[in-house]
Parts: sequence; C-alpha cells; structure tokens
Amino acid sequence: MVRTPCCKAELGLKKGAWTPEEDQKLVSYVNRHGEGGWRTLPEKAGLKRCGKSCRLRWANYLRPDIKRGEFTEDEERSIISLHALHGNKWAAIARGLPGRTDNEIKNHWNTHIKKRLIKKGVDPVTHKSVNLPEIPEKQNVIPTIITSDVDLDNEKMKNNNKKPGLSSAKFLNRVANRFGKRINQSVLSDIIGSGGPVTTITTSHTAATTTSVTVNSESDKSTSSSFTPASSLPCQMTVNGNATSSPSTFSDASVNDHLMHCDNEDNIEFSRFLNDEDFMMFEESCVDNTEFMKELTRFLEEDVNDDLEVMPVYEHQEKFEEIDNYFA
DNA sequence: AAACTAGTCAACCGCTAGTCA
DNA sequence: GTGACTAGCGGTTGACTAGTT
Repeated sequence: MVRTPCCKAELGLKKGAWTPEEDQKLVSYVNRHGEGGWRTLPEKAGLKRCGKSCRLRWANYLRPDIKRGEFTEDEERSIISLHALHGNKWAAIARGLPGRTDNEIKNHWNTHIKKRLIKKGVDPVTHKSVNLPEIPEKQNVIPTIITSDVDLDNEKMKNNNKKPGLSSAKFLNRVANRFGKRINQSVLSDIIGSGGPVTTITTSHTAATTTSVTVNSESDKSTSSSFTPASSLPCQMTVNGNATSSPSTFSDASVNDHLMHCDNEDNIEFSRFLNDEDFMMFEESCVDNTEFMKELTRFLEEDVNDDLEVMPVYEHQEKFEEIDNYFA
C-alpha cells in the first residue's frame, strides 16, 4: 500500500502555529458542514493547510466541548488509574475523561504525572514501586499495581506495617470467588482501598439506579490497589464515611470463578481477573447494576462474621489459563 | 540585561486500521 | 483480493515561556 503524502509543503500548504483567522475559518466551516471529510475540507474552507492538520486543530483545540485549564486532582487520579489499565493508549484514556484530549493527557502525563511518580519511587510504565522486593514466582504472585498517590502512601504503609491474620486479601478472595466477573476492577479496588474487613454495610436505593455502599475499615490498610474508574454510571462507594469520587460500574453476567490472585500476605492484583477488553466491555455494556449491588450487599453483610476459608487464588493456575484462553 | 537552561504544549510525522470500489 | 483513500493513534519535535545564572 502506498501511503498518501499528507502535508505537501511544495503545494504551498502552511505549517506551524494556527492564526485566529485560520481558526475562525475552520470553526465556521465545521459548524456549517459538520466534522469529517478532512481531506477536502481545507480547500472548501479556504485554508492552506492539510486535512490532517485541520482535523488535529479541531480535535485538540477548537472543539466546543474541550475542557481547558488545569487538571483536577480527580482527573489526575483517573489518568493514573486508566494508565495502569491501558498503558500509553492515550485515546482510550481520553475516552474516560470527557472534555480532555488524548494529546493534552499525553502531555500532562509526560510533563507532570510521570515525573511525580518517578519522584515517589514508582515506575510510570509498570506502576509498580521500584522498592518492592522480588516475589517468589512459584506462587504466581503479581506485584501490586499502584495507580495513585494514595496508593503510594498505602504502599509505604504496607511495607512498613504488614500484618498477618485476616487480611483484606482474604476478604477480597471471598468477594472474587463469589462474584467473579460480575464485579469489575474498580469496585473491587475500591473495596480494597477501604483497607480491611467490612464491619457495616448500608445501602440506599433512592432511585432505581442509585446505590451506595459504606465500607468501614478498622484494621489494616495493607492493600493498595485504589482505582478511579472513568465511567459515570451511578454507583457510589463510600469509604470510612467519605464518599469517593469514583463512580463504579457493574456487569450482571453470572459467572462464578476463582480468578483472584494474592500471595500469603496482602498483595492482590486484578489485572488477571479482568483484562482490558473485558473491563471495557463492562464499561460499555453494564447499565443496570441495582440487582447486582443488592446481591453484593447481601453477600458482604453475610460475610462480616463469616470465617469461611477460601482457597488461595494461586492454587487456581488452571483457571487463570482457562480465562487467558477465553479472552485470547 | 543577556545568555543559558528547563519546562510546557501545540503541532507534526509516521504509521496502522478500517472502509470502499 | 487489491489498492486507494480516510481517520485516528502514539511518539516526537520545536517554538515559546519562565526561571536561573
């Protein structure tokens, strides 16, 4: 296939910064004729630019729904979380941040967030703490994914103050064993973020699609996979009485599998539990989560005093492989 | 005040995927 | 199946600005 040259300087096409006049021409043309047809747009709009340049200028700067200005703390948390999930897929990340462009997010990542993570001892590529010790391979342990500054603090706390006994890992094993793919990463991660066993659960169904879960943490803050999902579906998690800014979504597929993964301490990792495609599928498809939340709530309530032992997930290697094959 | 350096971000480049004839 | 074309993506560049010497 022969690639079509885009910006042919020899044709007198302009490059570099856009002038207000050019912007005006582009905006008025797109307003009249809509987006698309970028190849022919410059000529029709009276612009001496290549179509690609016009599309980029519109997409990154002139679009009316673009949010300008500083990134908020929540937005940054979302970026970190989504980056942990998608890697350098800036377009995918941008889809989770309405009003922000992939270019803007990419720039912000490279100039601010990345540096901050490095400064705090976190590898911005893997989101793992560079100080974490090597974990024995035979137990299939995957290091904790660090997705935010809060995680960093939790991670430090964990390393300095590990506690044996009934851990949040154990608790999450129960949730995962019970609900498997029905619950997405953000939900589980939010629960993990609460740091320990559930002591009280309250639910409110003020509207058919509104659910809130309160998770009070009393013991360890040992786990560290906080997650800020991008979806705006109406489920709010409340941790220690404080509503998080993280709306969470749920799938209602009924699968009961054993995909949680932890070591004999407190490390938990969900990336094998739900892969990217699966997570995105949930994001797109799940709309009605009320019934699922009710069921989760019942389960959590039952779980409070339930000492049921759950098989450690590293003993489910075959299940991991099954799932990998399924999503391959 | 001038020169230099570092940081920021808009824009560009090269590539791939999807669509259509 | 093939090639032309378009749209979109991620990496990189370079102009501009602010801070420092």
